[in-house]
Amino acid sequence: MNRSEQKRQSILNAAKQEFIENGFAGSNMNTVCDKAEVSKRTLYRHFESKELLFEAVLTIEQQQLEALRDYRFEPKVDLRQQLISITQQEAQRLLAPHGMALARMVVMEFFRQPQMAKALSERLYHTHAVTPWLQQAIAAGAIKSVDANDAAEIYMALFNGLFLWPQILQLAQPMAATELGSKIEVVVDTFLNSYGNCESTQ
Amino acid sequence: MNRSEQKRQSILNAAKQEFIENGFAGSNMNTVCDKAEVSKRTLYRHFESKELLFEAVLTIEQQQLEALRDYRFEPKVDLRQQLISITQQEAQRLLAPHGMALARMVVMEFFRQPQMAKALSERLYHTHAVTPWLQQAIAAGAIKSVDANDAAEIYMALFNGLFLWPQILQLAQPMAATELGSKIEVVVDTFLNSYGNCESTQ
DNA sequence: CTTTAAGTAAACTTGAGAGTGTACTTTTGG
DNA sequence: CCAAAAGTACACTCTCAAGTTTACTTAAAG
Repeated sequence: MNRSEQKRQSILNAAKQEFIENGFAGSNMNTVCDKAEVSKRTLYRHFESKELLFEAVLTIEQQQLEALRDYRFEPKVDLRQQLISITQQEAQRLLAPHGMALARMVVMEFFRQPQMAKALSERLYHTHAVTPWLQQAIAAGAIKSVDANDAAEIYMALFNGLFLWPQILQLAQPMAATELGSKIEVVVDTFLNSYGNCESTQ
Repeated sequence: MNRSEQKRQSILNAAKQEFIENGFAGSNMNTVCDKAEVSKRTLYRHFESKELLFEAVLTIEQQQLEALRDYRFEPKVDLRQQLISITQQEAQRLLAPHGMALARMVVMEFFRQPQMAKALSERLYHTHAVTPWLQQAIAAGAIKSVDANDAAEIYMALFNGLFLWPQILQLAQPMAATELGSKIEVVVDTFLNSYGNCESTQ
């Protein structure tokens, strides 16, 4: 079953590109076929509908992202440094080649078909990957003893408010490296000013 | 020209309702005609296309909102109380009958036609109505002397992260009054912990 | 009272694009 | 080798909704 699998991959790649460029509604199945060098009938044998193809693309993307996010609290490392490092990684993920385009695509689908994209997108961009780290930090006494989910909500509000939304909505220019660095510090320091325990690191 | 104006209003009302319920793409011009009790030809005499009708609806909405937001810093009133009051007003605006639906509609349009909705939405939800207030508060020494726009960005990140996005994306249930109150305090306190001058109000 | 701008109803055109049917060829596993 | 599973080409159907045409009626200003 080798050729079949190749075709399937080819379709998924073409579809990903097409969806990123044009969103769900704007994407054209004929174009996907052409890009994938596959006949329409073949595409529809692998994926029964545009909807299912889209879900398949998102699912794969989600799994790839998931594998990269596993933050562990290190009691011996400076708290602020750890959170800066996490924030840097998250920011890089977002600013990576297709990171923002993908994020935009996913958010769009919320508006189109909430029930469909919901589970996927929650995991993609709304699972608070920092939550486990925060739980450990709270247990270790490095972060004030609040609910880790509440703290994560604040951290994500700051992060998304400075990195995700301005870029997704294209209200802001692509960020320069120095600007990125200073915004990361703002996010981390604003968060730690309210939730950090005793370490004034400003 | 009285009947004509009545028809126009009727069309705008029907369109607003339709757009709120179904978004731009999902809205049907025939349905708008029916709701407005107007013939299709009449609708198209008033608004040359769906696009122009949509813009007209948004423009009117924007003008109505604009009139309500004019926050002034009062040196004699407690800083935290002022910011809580502002935050309450903004939250109420968002949670008002059609506030969220409208916000969703506007955000959607960013994805469809950035250049069109950009100016409108910036003013609707991304003009930082708090910026003038912050400028005055900084001048009065109540807020640390940072750039008012930077501070506004943080405040809005917190506000939108807790109120706008979870609701728009329908990740959260509609909020209970007590929850609303405590979230308002979280926003304000997190902000003031980093930007307030000397008034520890926790 | 009549002209003209506005409104009505309903059938119609149009375009786009998702998905299918059909007749054919290629791959591949037993 | 040879069935059957997979792929190809492409013309076709179906649907949906934006916008138009047509033949007509109504409102109102000079």
